[in-house]
Amino acid sequence: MAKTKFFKSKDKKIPLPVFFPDATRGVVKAIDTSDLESTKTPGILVNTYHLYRELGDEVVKKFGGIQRFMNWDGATISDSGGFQVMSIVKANPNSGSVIDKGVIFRESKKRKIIFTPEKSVNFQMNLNCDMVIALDDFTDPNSSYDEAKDSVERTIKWAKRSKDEFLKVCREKKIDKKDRPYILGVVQGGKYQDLRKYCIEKLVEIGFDGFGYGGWPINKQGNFDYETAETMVKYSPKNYLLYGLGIGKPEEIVKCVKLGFDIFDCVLPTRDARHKRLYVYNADSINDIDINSPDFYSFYVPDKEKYYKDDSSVSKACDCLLCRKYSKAYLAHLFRIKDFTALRLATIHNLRFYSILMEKLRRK
RNA sequence: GCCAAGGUGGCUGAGUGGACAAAAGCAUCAGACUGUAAAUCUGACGGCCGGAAGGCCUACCUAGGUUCGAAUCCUGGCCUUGGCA
Repeated sequence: MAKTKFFKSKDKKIPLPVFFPDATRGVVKAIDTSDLESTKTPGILVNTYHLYRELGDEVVKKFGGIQRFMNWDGATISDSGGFQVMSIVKANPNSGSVIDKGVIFRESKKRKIIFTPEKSVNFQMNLNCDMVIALDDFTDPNSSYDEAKDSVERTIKWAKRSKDEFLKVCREKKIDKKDRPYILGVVQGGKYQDLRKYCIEKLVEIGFDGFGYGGWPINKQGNFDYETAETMVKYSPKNYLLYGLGIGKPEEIVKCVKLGFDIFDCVLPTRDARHKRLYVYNADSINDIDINSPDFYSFYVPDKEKYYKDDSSVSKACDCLLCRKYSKAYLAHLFRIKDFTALRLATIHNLRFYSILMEKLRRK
């Protein structure tokens, strides 16, 4: 029986699955929200840690949340800052540390930020997004079993504190049950499937609206860890939203949707766009796209000598601003002269690629 | 015509007797990028052989010369730019 899940965003119901690009600092890099709308992107992910540092509570409160601040009509999810535990603290021990109380980000010798689960939830509630994510302790992909177990235990404790804080804020703000944002628990445990299962069970006891596939989904060989994705689906309650945090490549999203995942975010389409890698369907029209074929897309790198004079469009199976209006030659030129417009057009294109992908996945 | 400066790898441009197949930047080519410390990073970039260490060949306008050894010093030629006539 097909699931009839949707993503509730204020008064809207967005059909699943969805892909939300990352607007980490309150902007999808290189484009504004009008551009974003034009890509038919239904929502975005903003980041609690970065916005806490760089924007601050006061401004967020004044605007009543990030959505109004950005003047964005679509859905929003706020990430907890859990990823920064890995990307900043664990990648460079001088930049901070993880303790039971929370994460210490050492900004400089004089200044440090202590990020607790409570603080993360609190700030997220002020960001006023459609989904709050509990702060988690990222399992390092190279962790031993014991290290992974520690991160799972801490993730569970933090999840409980996050949930408690969430309920507390909801009570204080008198947010009606049906108007509450979703709260997502994050499942850690690395490659150890029994730890994943254990983590899920403990998080279910606490109670969430959905689970995030946390950690690094890529193994040492560079292959996607579908085994963990399957474990997530297998042990999660059926009514839970399943969110592939930071996932992923188009083919990975296709497979995860088939397994049962509903929500995705990833920097790949936007970062790749800025790094001159465009996603192009191997098809002559949007209708002809076959996402079940093994090579349904390829990469187009615009900044190549062979394209300097190419008057064709980047993709026939795309209706984005770039593909409708401009040639390969023009885009190559914009990249060569380092004009910002190149990044904008490429980002718009890649986001439309992803939104088409999700449209195709919804249809099946 | 005279005076001055100069001609270096696709381009800009260091190097002024051996550590030079020649810095650096650009361009080009290849690779990476997965809850964004990323409009970023890595590698190749005269030819041939080798997996590599390394080896061989051809190279700093051109023709000679000095020297054990020259992109670097000397002489002639060609060319470029600036100043003066």
